[in-house]
Amino acid sequence: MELSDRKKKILQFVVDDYIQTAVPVSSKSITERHLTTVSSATVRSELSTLEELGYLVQPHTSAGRVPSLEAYKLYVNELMVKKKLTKAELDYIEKTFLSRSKDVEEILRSAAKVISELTQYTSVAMTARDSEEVIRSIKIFRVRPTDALLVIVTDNKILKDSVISIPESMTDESVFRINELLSDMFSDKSFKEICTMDVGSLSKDYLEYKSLFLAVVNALREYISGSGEVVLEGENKMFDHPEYADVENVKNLMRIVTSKDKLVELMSADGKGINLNVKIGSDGYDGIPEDCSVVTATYSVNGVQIGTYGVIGPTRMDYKKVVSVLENVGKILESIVSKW
Amino acid sequence: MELSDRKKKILQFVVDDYIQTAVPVSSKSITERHLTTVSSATVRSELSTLEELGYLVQPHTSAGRVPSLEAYKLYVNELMVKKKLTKAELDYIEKTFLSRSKDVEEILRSAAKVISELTQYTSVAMTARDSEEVIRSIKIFRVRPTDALLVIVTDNKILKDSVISIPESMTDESVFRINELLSDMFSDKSFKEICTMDVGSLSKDYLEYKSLFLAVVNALREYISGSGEVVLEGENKMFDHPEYADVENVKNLMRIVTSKDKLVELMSADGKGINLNVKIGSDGYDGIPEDCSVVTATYSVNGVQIGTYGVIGPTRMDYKKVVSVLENVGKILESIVSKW
DNA sequence: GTTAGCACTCGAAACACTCGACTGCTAACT
DNA sequence: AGTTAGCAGTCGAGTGTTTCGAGTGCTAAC
Repeated sequence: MELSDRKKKILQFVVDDYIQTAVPVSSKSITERHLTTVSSATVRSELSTLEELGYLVQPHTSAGRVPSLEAYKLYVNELMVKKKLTKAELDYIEKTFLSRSKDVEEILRSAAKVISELTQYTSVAMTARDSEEVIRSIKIFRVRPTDALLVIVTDNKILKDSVISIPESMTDESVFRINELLSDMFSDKSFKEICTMDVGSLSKDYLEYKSLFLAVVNALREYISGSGEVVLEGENKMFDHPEYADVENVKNLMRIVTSKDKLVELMSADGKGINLNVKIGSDGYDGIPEDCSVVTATYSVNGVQIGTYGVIGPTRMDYKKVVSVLENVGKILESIVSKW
Repeated sequence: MELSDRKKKILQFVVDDYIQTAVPVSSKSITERHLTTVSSATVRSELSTLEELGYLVQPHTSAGRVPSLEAYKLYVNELMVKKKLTKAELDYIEKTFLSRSKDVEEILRSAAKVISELTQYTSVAMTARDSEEVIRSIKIFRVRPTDALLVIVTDNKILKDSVISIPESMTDESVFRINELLSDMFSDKSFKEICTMDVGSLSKDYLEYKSLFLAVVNALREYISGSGEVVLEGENKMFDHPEYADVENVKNLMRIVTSKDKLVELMSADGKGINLNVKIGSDGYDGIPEDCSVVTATYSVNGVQIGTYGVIGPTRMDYKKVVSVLENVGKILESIVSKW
């Protein structure tokens, strides 16, 4: 059933006001603030039908109305008018990303910072581990007689976190030879392909260094099965919202926010390009409080996911603001990445 | 003034009980639980002199006694009887560290995990950045035509987080030559020496690659001026202690715990070997809540600080347990490090 | 369809009261 | 001297009562 224009307007007012004040919205306040042309009694009857339709909820008989999850969804999809960011805010974004850095992680860290600062919510940013990503260069560098650093370069990243043991007796020529073999074997292949590779059946050339190759493949597998870097910013912003005046709620949210796995699950989303995703009231995610929303944006280039960033907070979230900020951050990211 | 033996005993009982129950301790409960030989009236008069001496505080007239900061200090230094860890707990420590890893960071992460798990407090572990540390090997590895990875090996760590831009035109021979020069210049020098080095006056040999050398020195300086890796574990353990039933307190503690700088300041401590340090009631640290204690252990080998680990929590902390856990973790670390 | 008017509901805040867990004091006892 | 039983006094936590006002829903008139 389609709502009348006036009902939509009124619903929008309720959601707007409630987001702003965190207090149940009364018919009177609507006529005072927004709909000065009609009386509160009229609004009252509209409110009561909106309640019947499931968009509003009354905490108790003599209280104003509070939006239901349905209302928030409708609000995000149709009702809200996006707020343009102010000049100062745009400048702030620009400035933070200006410190040109090639490191994807550094950029995500900045994104998390900016988002949390501008929205006043806890923000999360994470690098994706896309198994489609293609290895451009792979090499080991001997850093100590018995250890080598495995460095993998893809289009977007430089991975350099695996230290592999090598025999002390190995000569530098052997290392050089191994690097040739590694290139032959792995260059221009995606992580996915490599993971499904059968390392058992190495050709004769490789056999000599079998254990080393196994170590490399294991490092790759470990990397792809892991879940990227996760950056949290503004954890304590949480406390400034009245829904978290109760420790129990803080506890619940913290439980999620401090668990990397939970976060990754929550932030996961599909889609290409800049892709906004709003999960209101946890939308059936397990172990996540009902009164909790997550808004994420996923950023991908050439079909490869670079990362995801977003905010996590109460259902009564300033979606207007959050969406605007995420969109603007997305634009900046696009312009940065396009320069690569 | 020296306290009588009985006063000490009674004070110990009060602190013990209060730590356990978080409820002001009454004279009656002491006679029931510990001092069955005397009457509550006797204990009462002792309590009241202990209060006069500043060791105990009464929240209100008709309440039991609560230890003062002074009492906690005395308790930690003289009164408490360290609790031996159970077999299960020792096994747990052993098991966690068993996954032999050469990476200092990985070890600190394990330490934080173990400590938080066993003490039920929020734990912190951080790697130190000791400017006395000596560079054993320093090299750049070309990972892309225009980028090189700077890898520095010290006795304890492999640093590999700086990517340095190089001219695309640079030949591999030049890179080789640069590595020779880097070795000549920086090997077996400490970070401190390098920071005070005057890069302006490079000898003729180096002049050709001046900008590159500057980049390297900057990377080193940036590293040493930064403040190590900080690992937090068990942030939500906080909520299980009754002092954090009030959001305001949680807020305060979180503000510290989420700020790397504040943490580093708090955890800082001097001393050699395994060095335990107990800060009760913040001991005058700025911006840190009165009712907050920090117990840290610093671990150094050959005069070089490896890192610091500890717990942060309410003044009413189970010091017995915490100290035992930190000591045991220290022992394990010692045995690991001694194998290097 | 709108509106004024009115009865009704219910939570929040203020207040009074009880209960019991403490203490401190005193006078007697060892 | 130190210890103890007994008792009056204090104060917070918990409970019940009352008031107040911000809301609503309903109805009859416009």
